[in-house]
Amino acid sequence: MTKMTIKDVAREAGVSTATISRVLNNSGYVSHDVKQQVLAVIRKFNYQPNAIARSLKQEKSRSIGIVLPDMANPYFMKIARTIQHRCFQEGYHLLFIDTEENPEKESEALDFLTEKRIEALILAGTGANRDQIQTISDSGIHVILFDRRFSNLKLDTVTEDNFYAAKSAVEYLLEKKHERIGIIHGPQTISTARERRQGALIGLEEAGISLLPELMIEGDYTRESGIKAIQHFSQLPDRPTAIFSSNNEMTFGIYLGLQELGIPLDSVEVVSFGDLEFSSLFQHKLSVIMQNPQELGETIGDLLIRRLNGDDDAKENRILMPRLVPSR
Amino acid sequence: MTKMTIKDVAREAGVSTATISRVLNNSGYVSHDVKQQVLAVIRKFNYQPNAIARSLKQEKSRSIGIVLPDMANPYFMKIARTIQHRCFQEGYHLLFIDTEENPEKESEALDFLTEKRIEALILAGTGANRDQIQTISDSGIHVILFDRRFSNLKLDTVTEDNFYAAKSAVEYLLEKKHERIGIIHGPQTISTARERRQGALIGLEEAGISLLPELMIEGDYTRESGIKAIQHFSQLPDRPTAIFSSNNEMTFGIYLGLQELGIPLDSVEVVSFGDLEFSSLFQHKLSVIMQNPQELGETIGDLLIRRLNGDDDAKENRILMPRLVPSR
DNA sequence: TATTAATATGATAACGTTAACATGGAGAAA
DNA sequence: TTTCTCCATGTTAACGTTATCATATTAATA
Repeated sequence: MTKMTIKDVAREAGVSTATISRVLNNSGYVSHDVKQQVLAVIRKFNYQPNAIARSLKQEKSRSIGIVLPDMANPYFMKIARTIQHRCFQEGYHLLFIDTEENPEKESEALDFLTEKRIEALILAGTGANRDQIQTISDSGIHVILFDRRFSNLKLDTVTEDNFYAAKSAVEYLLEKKHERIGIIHGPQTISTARERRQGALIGLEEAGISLLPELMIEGDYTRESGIKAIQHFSQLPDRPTAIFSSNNEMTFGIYLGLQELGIPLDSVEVVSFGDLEFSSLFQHKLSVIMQNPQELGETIGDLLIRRLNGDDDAKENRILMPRLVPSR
Repeated sequence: MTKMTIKDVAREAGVSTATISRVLNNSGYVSHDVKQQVLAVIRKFNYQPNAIARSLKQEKSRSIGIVLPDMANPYFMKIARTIQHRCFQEGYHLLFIDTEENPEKESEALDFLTEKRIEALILAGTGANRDQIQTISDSGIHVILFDRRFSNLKLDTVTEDNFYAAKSAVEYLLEKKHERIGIIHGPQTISTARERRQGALIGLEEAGISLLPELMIEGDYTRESGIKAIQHFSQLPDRPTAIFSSNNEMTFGIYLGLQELGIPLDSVEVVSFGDLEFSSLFQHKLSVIMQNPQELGETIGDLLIRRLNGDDDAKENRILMPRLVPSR
């Protein structure tokens, strides 16, 4: 059952395709009677204009690419959801691609999307493909980086202040008289992970505490790396009494590791980036740095729509502030 | 900086657009030399064919709509992620729409997507818009319902066995000698919620236990409704010793409610549908019915690709089996 | 040698819209 | 009456591809 076209509607209504188009787009002049007649035909045959043809003619795809490292990560998806609502409202649709943190896949994804002639690209990148992304921006596609950014790249970015939040986290632990603070940070290819690590280090430094190498471990944002970190810490002659963890999956790993080792979960005080969905049910001393995906999404949405509507002002660099929620 | 077209490439390479097209699609005959020459020009100018024009000409959008009630729900997104990987691999892209469980928004979304000429629709529906969905299927768009289904609709569906899982959950509690079992189920417009409720009831019935009305409460899959349910149960002269909860958010609410009321979390045994991300850290008696989003996604992906490749066999009805993970 | 088949290319007409231009009538202003 | 707008419509050429058809060259076969 092949779809009806504007020509079929025109024939049925006894007018030209131009008139149908005018009715569809509320443009130009159409007499009341003809308009009603056309609308009747459209309803009768349930005609739907072909958005692809329209896109081709208008040279506007009304589509937006969104590329992120993990589509099942609630943090990213809360951001994406907010953006999606906004875009749908404005008549745009989103093409999602999950890169699984894989730079090659990301690069392929970008090619794929530019072939689809996306009008904007919203990206939480792997950290690679710098040039490709700059080229996309130069070619006139609006690019908004979120969560993660590139230094020295003239692009709109919307991020959270990872440095400051991490620094505060460490200061919070210091205030609580912890002196041996373990740090488990993320892959240093990712800008957020770098900033968090840096914030934690500066926090210690400003307090006059020199970091011991054995107290700092690099993980890869997975549970397993959290488990490994805690195994390492537990073997030290002088264990840390507190841990700063750069992401929630690793924090989960920390607790799993403690459980495995038979160490009480509240024997160590933890501050972690990222919401742990059900953490308020935990019995132990966990503070979290609550990020704000909703606000991030709204900020991106606003900026995006502005750009799509032709705002050509200087690139913007929005930085939102996460907040620390202390353990009860 | 406007994009290069196939004509520009043809001019640069000194051949016709037809030849460029043949090179791009590896179709027809092209001599080795000309092919190399064309590829050189393509690389030199970084030419990318316009997928919109191609879609129009071929009458194939290569796009697939996916509509679900909550884009931040990890269950749905694990399914969606798996589908996305598969689609990307096959050269299709996904248009996501989040309906927020709102039937009108769903209906709009469906119109929006059919205008975009999606080749397939993957839907976890609100339960409304029956006719519209059937019409879409009749018009030749492949429709796959997942998680939730319609009865008496000839459509492909991929779901989990909610009835059986709920029944087993209740049987599990009965085995543990619970006799007063509270039930908190979801909105009865949603097929899964109906099936879960029904399964629980039959479980009780087969054990010869007559359900007391005050032990059954309808929630709306939110935390708040879990809290309300526990407030209600706690006021009963004879409190339930166990609870069957139809979804994880409500289960979370149950525990929040207990906490608020100062009742120990392990004073009641709970079986809940849906993974609670960090539940293995809980100290209390919670069993979960683990669903299998990954497998669901793969099943949908396979079916989808088969349909897109022209498999026109009878509609299928795949039902996967969740498994009960007892509390430790 | 003549015929056929395989290879290599080009010209062109779609695909379904919409924007630009053209046309014509009705009423208002000169 | 003539001229000028405002309406209301139609005609047509794009938008960037690809599929079909036509044509030309070369190689293989009879």
